[in-house]
Amino acid sequence: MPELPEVETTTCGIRPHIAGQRIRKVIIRHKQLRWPIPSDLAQQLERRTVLGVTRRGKYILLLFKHGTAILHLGMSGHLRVVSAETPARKHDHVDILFANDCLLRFNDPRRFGALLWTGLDYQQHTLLKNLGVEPLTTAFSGRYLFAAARSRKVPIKSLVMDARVVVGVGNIYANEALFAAAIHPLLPACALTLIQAQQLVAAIKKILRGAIKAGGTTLSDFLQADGKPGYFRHLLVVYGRAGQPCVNCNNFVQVIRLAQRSTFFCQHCQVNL
DNA sequence: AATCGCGCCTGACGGC
DNA sequence: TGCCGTCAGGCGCGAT
Repeated sequence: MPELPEVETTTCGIRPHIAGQRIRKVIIRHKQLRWPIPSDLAQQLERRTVLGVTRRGKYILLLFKHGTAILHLGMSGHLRVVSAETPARKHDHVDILFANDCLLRFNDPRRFGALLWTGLDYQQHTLLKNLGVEPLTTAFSGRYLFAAARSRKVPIKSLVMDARVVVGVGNIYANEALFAAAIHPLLPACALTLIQAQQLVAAIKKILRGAIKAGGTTLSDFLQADGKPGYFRHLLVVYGRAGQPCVNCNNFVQVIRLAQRSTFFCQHCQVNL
């Protein structure tokens, strides 16, 4: 999916168009996403006003007086704001039409995304209540990561991709951050030193901020709310570069499989195993 | 409690 | 040209 920078880019991109706007109509063309879209969703949303648009981890939240719509982009989803008369294309599963003639359109070819509703405090929702800290807050510190890692034997890459520890770090940015911090992805989490934890946290923050600034990373499907791709792809230094020279030392970038995910690193620069 | 691997989907690509 | 296997930004779930 879209990792945190793509979700943040989308959240900020749609907010000015829909916050404070009243929903006129909800069209659901394909309700079978990762979970079925609740049958009463259109009824919950129509004639209601969006009070705010926010994000928790990779979940986009549309806030209403009487509840919250919870949207996840999955692996291949994107949200766009288009004009009301724009014809629907393939994989345009949901349209939310606003009184100001803005159309919020959810497209997701692989349908790993989700659109759910909760009438309660969204923070208590099953999908959100066990999420870890936000990576761009002061709560995500070297000491925090060090403490979370001490009791864990999983590779450090798996730990930083564990949403119960820190949200939003997906495969691309985990690879990039570990390279930037010169830490081998297979290093057991419990072997991480405090200094390394501090370096890794700093690298994650720097990379996520840089990716948000660039509008995210587009490999194939992701688009910003205005339809433009993200440009961070050009700034990736290890992800997808197997066999190419390391930007640091010119040795070849390696690729291995770790937890079914492609894992890129430089054997020379990330030696601390 | 922690860890592992599966599967939900479509589509792009490479080898034969 | 087409068929087949593999891979792709995520993540909850059941088995161990």
